[in-house]
Amino acid sequence: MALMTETRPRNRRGQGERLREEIADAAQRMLDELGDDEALSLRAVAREVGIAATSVYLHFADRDALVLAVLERFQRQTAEAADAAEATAADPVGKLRARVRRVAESARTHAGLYKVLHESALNRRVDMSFKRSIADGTTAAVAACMRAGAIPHGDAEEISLDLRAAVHGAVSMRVNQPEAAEGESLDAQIDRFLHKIAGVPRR
Amino acid sequence: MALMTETRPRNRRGQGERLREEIADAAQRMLDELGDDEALSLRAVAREVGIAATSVYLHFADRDALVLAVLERFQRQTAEAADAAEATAADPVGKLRARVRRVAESARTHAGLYKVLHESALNRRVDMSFKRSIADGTTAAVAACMRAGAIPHGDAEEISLDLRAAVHGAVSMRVNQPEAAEGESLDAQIDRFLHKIAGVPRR
DNA sequence: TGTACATCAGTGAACGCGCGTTCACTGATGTAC
DNA sequence: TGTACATCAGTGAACGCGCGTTCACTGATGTAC
Repeated sequence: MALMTETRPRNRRGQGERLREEIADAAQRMLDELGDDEALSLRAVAREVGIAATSVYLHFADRDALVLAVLERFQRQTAEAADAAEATAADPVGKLRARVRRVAESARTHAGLYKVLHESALNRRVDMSFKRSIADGTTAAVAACMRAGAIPHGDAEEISLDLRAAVHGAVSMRVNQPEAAEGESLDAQIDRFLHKIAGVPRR
Repeated sequence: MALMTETRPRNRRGQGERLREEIADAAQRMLDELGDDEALSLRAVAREVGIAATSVYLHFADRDALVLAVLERFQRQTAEAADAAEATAADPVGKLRARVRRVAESARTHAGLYKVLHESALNRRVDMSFKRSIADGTTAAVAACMRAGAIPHGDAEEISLDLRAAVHGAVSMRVNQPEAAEGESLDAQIDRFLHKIAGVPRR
């Protein structure tokens, strides 16, 4: 990393909120790389942005608040991507598949953020109920398939839970110990889960 | 925690290895509680045991070596428990179910160790191939069911991978965000996976 | 039986480090009169 | 058009902390002669 000799221009009056975004951007990149919220230091984020460590406090109450803001952003981005993916498919089964695949892809592309969001000690410490929306989206997509008669009727909540657990496990294995599932396509595994757990017909 | 005023008696000549066990025991308990290898400090372990921090170096090269020794022990204990559970069942399906349930139970009972073993950054850094034995045990149990004609023939490796991914996901969800699967029985979910993924007949 | 000595099982002080957070501050810029 | 002043967007020094690791050491105990 280069020495921080360059002086960062101070934001104009009224533009102070821009720094907030810069800090969050840097923190998100670093958290994704680290995959561990404890390992992210406020001072390192400040160094990356090129500001004094204390300046972070202008926008975030403490380190936890910064991490939480980043996770909420990532969660929102993933949820939006899932909605967008769902919209490109025509039938309910296609929508369900597109949604599940898209969420899994987001997890693999941003393995570190995924880990912090779902596997970090933050889950014990702070409220992360904003995570619900993705689960709800999957449940709704499963229910829609049932309504359309595309998959057997059943308990949509239960099917959704099983499906999410299975996909989460598949993603987690690849994220944490890539050698354990080497050469196995994630999309193919997801398709098997959709077939066996939800009753989606084989393609 | 009480002040460490009591003087721990030094081991007799030739019994120096006892301290190694004491250190590993304390580290295992603490790691299980913390669920994060980075959070375990060598100095805290020494405090818990009642020795000088430097004494840990008599038995472990560094912090990583200590953590790794603990994980290998936990892994061995789990594998042995799985074998023992399997031995109590008579038929191949009972053996498979007993094995999978026992591994999941070990994970829930020792959530912290499970997290460190499967979800920590150590996986990127050091060789933890000793984890293979549990996966191999499951695959063997699936293959045995197929040979006995108790479940449909198929790719035992693939079925085992899917089953392990799904169970890992179910355990991980409960360990990391208990509220997400509240009230749902893990054993019941495992039974559903055995049925839907491996083709085990409903009980 | 006595004693010198090697070995074993630890200890305690010290190192340099990066961390989160608090505090009093600075200097540019917009605005009211 | 000029100027006093409030506000905004940050800064820099300092705090106390716990950490991993190194180093030279100590004191009890078993053993060879």
